[in-house]
Amino acid sequence: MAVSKILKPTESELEILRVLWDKGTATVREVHEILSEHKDAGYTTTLKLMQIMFEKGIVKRDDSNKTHIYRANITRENTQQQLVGKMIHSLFGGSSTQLVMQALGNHVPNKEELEEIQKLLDNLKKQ
Amino acid sequence: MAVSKILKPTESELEILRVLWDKGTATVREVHEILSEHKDAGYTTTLKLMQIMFEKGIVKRDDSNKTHIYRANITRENTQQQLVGKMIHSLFGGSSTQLVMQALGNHVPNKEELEEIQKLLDNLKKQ
DNA sequence: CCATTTGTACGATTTTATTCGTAAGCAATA
DNA sequence: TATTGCTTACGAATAAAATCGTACAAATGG
Repeated sequence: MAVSKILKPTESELEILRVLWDKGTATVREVHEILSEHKDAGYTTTLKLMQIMFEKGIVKRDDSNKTHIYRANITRENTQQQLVGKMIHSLFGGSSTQLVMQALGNHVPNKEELEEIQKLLDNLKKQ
Repeated sequence: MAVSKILKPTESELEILRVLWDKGTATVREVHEILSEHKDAGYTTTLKLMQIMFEKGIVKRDDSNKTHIYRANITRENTQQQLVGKMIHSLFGGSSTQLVMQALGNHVPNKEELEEIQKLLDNLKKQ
């Protein structure tokens, strides 16, 4: 089995991935439309980025038609896990608890969210 | 009052900051010794990085002696808050709860940690 | 007092990421 | 059919980050 190298998306690549994760599939134009609401870079910039991501294997594409259709080739969950893990290590001395405290202390969750966290916590306690 | 621009440390700068946060103060040599346990870059690379960080205002230094003594000029807490906030936004669609779930689900905390989190959670619930 | 070590300064190079300009193909349509 | 618009491809410019080599000053110690 081929060893899949760890693919750490750059900042810009992450922006594109977010769109792909949300929409499932998208063309360069669709991604670019959405990005350009908050960022200004030319169309070919987005195109080039997505081409590079394709070369890296971060995204797949269907190029059977003139307008190619892209989709993410790494999952949101995996990427989250990897980046969160990295942050825990590099910024919280390996303590996920510290990160949790920081995240919770910072932005106060609403009632439903608290319930959800409580449920998870209960599960963890049982083990 | 001078507006303090947001200082987002780079990856390498973060590594150096970690050492400074841990030790309080350190010379370039000390920082470099520690970094070189896990990374290999020359001494002057570390020096240059720390000089750049000084120019940016990320670190302070006492240069009254030949061997300069550095210390962080941004707090760990602030940096954590900023980077966690950014991650919540860019990777968890603004939901800190999602981040918490991810962090908790990933690495299982021990009993003491669970208690600590529970305590914080209880406090949040009361409000 | 001279050689060696240890330090800073700093320009230059290398590497990586981002941005853009231009060419060329294809399809719709005036 | 000629024009216009939308698409990909791709080289090149620019920007940002990281690395290193070299020069030179100060301290050390034989």
